[in-house]
Amino acid sequence: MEEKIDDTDRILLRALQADGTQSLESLAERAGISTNTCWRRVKRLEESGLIARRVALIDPEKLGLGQTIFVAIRTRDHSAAWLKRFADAVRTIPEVVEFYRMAGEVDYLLKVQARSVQDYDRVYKALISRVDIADVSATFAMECLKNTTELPV
Amino acid sequence: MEEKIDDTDRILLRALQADGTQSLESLAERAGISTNTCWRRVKRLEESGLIARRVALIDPEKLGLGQTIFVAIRTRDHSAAWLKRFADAVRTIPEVVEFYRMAGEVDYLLKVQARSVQDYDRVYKALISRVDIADVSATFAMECLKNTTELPV
DNA sequence: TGTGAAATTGGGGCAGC
DNA sequence: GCTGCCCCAATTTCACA
Repeated sequence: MEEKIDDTDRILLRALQADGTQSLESLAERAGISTNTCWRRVKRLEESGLIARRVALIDPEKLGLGQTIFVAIRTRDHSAAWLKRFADAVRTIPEVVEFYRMAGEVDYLLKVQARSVQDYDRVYKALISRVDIADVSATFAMECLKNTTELPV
Repeated sequence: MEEKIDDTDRILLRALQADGTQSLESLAERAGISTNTCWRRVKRLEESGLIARRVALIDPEKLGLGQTIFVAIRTRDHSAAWLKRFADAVRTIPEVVEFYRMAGEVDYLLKVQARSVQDYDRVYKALISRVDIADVSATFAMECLKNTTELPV
């Protein structure tokens, strides 16, 4: 369900995904509208769900979770029941920050944030202990070159 | 560079990455400290960079960027100069939201948000027009089962 | 849409443990 | 050092024109 948004909304969205702490006043100024109109627009964007949430982003390095791992999973069982069990199990592992069902060779792709390569073993065990998987293969990131939550609007 | 954080900081971090709009008062109440102490702690977390930023998260679906693509890139050239050119070029493509140098078979992994499978072609062309790459292979996500910015603290 | 008033929040001084 | 209390200014929220 896409919403109809105009150029002013785009300005607001761009500004807010770059910095969510800006005051309504400075936002309004950027967009060339009054504070009040700005408030109403932002509220509408929030209510429509276009702005999904306002959050603080934590630096994974500084938290000691600097190791990013991509985990490719293959499965034999493709039933709906298995998928549900599997999805629920994986979703509850907090180190799994992204989780997709894929087209092609790999059935599922996970992005995991762990303390280290060794620490990933803990997450791996949590994974295979919860559900029966055919094939798991992990690839480790050596360096993060870009990681943004800003979408092109 | 990991910072030393205590249980109170953990409470604040958990709360703020779940919802960055909470007032200092409600935060303080959660953490069992005074508003002012809370303000000082949050400020410290921001200054140390542990809280990297406060942002609005936009729903990619509602923006019409619902197609997630993972792009695996192999290269022949592994020189530092080539890497710099390559990294700078890729970073400036706004549809590329994540970008890692990897260990193993694949040299680089990109996560791209596009309008559709067809629309990815536009990003692909932008990619290969900017820099010489040995091998590019894209995998398309069919379904997003989890995507969070919340790290386990 | 805009004006303006009411309520909430942020920022900081100061004293005490 | 870190914490709590209180005050003032800024901001947000919402009435009504």
